[in-house]
Amino acid sequence: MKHKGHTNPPGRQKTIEALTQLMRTRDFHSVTTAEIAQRAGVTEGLIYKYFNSKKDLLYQVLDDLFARFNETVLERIAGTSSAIQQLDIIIASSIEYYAANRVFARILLLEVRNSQDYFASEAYERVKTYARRIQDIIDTGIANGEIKSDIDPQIFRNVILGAIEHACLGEIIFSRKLDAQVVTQCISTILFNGAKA
Amino acid sequence: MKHKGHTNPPGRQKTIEALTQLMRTRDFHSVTTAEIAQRAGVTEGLIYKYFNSKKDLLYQVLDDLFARFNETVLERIAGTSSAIQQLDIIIASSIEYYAANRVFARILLLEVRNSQDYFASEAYERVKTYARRIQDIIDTGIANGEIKSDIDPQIFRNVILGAIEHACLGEIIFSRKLDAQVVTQCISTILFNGAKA
DNA sequence: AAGATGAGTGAGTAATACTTACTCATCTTA
DNA sequence: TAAGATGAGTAAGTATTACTCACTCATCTT
Repeated sequence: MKHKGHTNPPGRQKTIEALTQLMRTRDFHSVTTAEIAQRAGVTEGLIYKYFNSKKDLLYQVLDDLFARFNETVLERIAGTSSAIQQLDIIIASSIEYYAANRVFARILLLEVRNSQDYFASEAYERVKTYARRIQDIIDTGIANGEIKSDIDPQIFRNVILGAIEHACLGEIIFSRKLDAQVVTQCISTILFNGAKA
Repeated sequence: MKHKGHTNPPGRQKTIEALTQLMRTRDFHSVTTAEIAQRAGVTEGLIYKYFNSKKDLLYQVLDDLFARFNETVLERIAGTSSAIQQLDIIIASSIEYYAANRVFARILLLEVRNSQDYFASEAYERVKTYARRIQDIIDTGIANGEIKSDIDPQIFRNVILGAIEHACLGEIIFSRKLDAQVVTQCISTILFNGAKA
């Protein structure tokens, strides 16, 4: 019988934990279901009681990790009312979070986007909600005159997210140290004040 | 016997063409080697004479496509000497090229980065050379006073590339129409003049 | 006591990336 | 011109791996 999702038995939790651990040093494709099961201390069959596929497991891992990320960011912007200050906090928080949680960053930026089923997953719904929230901040900023009115809010949101991602990408891929403060400062300057002298 | 790479027989070319065709509607993982062989009109065995693995085939497809992209961009910046104008052309060319060649965009942005061996491939070497060239332009721009001197050239390069990528990502993933001119204009404004009012 | 529900098992199977031993044709060179 | 090397292409494998299915065992419900 298939699992319905309204409980969280140890086998499910251990499986999620196992994949997360294995992906600290390996990419998703190279990790086998047999390894996941062994590391989790369960049988392969059980994995498929809780997850529809190996990919579905990955998406649920991301869902967990993104939920925590989202919470962290929301807490940090709660105090401020200025749109630009809020965006600044989002940039800083994202980079710090990527630097501290490499598995999260790799899954989100490198491992899921190649497959269409990701975009039908709950994890992606969460990401979309997060992105919408950023756009709301931009809308507010334009409305109250903080941000130029001729800028398209959706494109600006994508530029912010893309800038953050790509600025960390090399460090994430090659497991290099990432100086969050320097990168944050530089991105903020470019995006808000422009690079032109 | 293994192929050495100094010839380009029909079987090799047809294989590359077949994967390119198949990826117009499908993601890499869902395309099987059997399908590639069938579409190319060769046997599976032959594929492994010319390519070390299915992934290696993908990287060589990307190498071909990126070579053409690179040429297009270089031709278009050849006439101008201003750094900012050159960067502007790079932004516009990239977006136009992604819009017109979706398979190229999907491979480069979504399909290769999840695997470490990509970063040892010739395709990645090409991408690196291209990225270095962009950084050279930024260096020049800082040297002649066009670009703010307190901006880190490498981070600025990543911000430009990330902004371009993410601004097109939704359209690439969901095969939506992409208005290159509007997106280009908006990105340029943000990156060079800043979003702050 | 009977039955339902849900966690967990373990032995499968089908698919698929990759291998290997081979043929056939063309070119080289002694 | 015979001998041999080289390279394109084949066909029938194999090993791996994601996924399935029929089952047990324990706990809860009525």
